[in-house]
Amino acid sequence: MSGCENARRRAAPSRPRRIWTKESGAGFMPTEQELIAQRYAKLEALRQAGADPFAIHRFDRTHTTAQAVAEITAVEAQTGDQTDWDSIHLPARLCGRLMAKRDQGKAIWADLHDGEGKLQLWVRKDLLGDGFAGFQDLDLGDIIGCEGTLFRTRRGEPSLRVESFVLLAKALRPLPEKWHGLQDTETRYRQRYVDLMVNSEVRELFRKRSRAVSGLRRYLDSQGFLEVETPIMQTLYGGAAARPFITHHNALDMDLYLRIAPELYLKRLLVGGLERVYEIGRMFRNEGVDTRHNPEFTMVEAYQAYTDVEGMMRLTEGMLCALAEAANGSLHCTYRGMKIDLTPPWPRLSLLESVKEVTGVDFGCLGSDAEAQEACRDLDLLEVQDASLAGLLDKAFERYVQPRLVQPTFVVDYPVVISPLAKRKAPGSDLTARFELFVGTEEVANAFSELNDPVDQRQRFEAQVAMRAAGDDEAHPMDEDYLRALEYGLPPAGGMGMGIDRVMMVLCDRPSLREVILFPHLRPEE
RNA sequence: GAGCCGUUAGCUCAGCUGGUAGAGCACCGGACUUUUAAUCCGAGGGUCGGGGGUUCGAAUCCCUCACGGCUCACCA
Repeated sequence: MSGCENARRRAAPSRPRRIWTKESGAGFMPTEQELIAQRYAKLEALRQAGADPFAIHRFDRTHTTAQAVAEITAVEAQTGDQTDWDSIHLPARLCGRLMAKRDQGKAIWADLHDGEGKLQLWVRKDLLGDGFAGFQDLDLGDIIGCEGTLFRTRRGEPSLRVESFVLLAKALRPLPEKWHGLQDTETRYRQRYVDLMVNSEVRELFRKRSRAVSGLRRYLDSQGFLEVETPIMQTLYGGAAARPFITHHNALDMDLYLRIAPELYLKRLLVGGLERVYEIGRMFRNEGVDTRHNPEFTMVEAYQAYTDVEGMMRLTEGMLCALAEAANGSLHCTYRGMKIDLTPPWPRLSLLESVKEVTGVDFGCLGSDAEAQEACRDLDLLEVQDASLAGLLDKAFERYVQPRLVQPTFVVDYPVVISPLAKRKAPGSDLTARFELFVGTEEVANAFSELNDPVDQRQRFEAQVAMRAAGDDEAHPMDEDYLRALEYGLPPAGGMGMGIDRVMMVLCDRPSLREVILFPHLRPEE
């Protein structure tokens, strides 16, 4: 079956349809199906002529567009102001996507885009001869390879004088408009390939993200950390307060959980003697989707033996600075109009003190949920569903303190009840040696001195199990193997986790997590 | 899960108190060998997100469903 027939079948029109031909002539205004059919017709003609683009396996280029521009500039640096391009022969073979065509009859100016940039093509009938008509038949979006000589035009545009070209892949669908590009948010996320194709700033953003993660790896490696991989499918989940996704293993006939955090596995590695480990990977949490939450997201977690939450502060500073330097080449950035300076060291702020300062409510003096509800009566926390002491504290902080945390700030002294894996500040204390990092009002990291007392840890798990029985489906399940590992001896250690997507949102000044995730989760079409 | 907003040509968008659909780009025909949002001449496309209702008449008003966006809830 030819592609052309395929396209027509998909069109499935309910009325007689016009089929494009060369003879359709003036007045032919195509619908999308007809635009596609036109291109299939061109493809079919090429196949008939023995020039099937999809039969080609490779194209050996000599230059990317960036290299071509660099070479032109280098020659000019040698020849001075009056570079005579007629007497210079700079052969080059380039390939990429045809993104613009300016037809002048016997010559065509065109723009060739590749992974690094673009180069203008000058296509002349007297140089191509019979091949010129073939170039005229190309559509925007077609992927081509070109051979010719490099030069710069009178207007100063680096260009390739094309001597021959070959179609390497036919674009069978029309591209979005050249000037406004693709704006529709939904289409941008659903068809990210089109978004990347036409919106250069989107390409740059994801390059930045890639550079940032590389920079983070380099930093952690340089600090003596070992990158490891732990199970994504787990028989028991833990390490965070969240509901998991459940999947099923057929051969073993058992349900498995997609991890909500790698924490408990990474600390098992500390028990085993790997003293500095980290993992960068995808986490899965079965919860709502909004501008700050995607069901799958990327997190880095790092664990270091023989240090504590203080050590994690220094490590976190180093990690975020490495990310920022790699992404932006700077420790300064702007997020939602806020100017942020990431230069360490960063200040600390007590959770309880900060809430007390802003709201006047001293949660440290409150003993019960009822007392907390009474104390919060004048605060704007009416819709909060979890009206427990911890829930109200959390919400009061989020609503009154967090919006003020523009510059990087370590919020410290989290209560034990919401920190089941963190070490107490001192024996018997209700506070833990923990911090959460806020930058640009966003929470981006969480860290603490790791609880290594198996007896205390068992009691904490039991408390979680009780909360679970009381209806909290985000509380930890009991993990006997983890407790067994602690019984072998976990050295005192610090551990931290940082949301890479959140960090990129801040570093790239994007209004939504979806903007920094290549394929954010969306409901299916139709 | 709730509230508000949105969905019109392939893309970007107009379309007023209801009178039967518009532009730019893209596409098609023609001219043009230094253009770069090329230009000029010509041609003129649509299930107005889907379904239902009100009306002589609906892109427009009402109901409903789908998808998206924002806010809240949930959540780190």
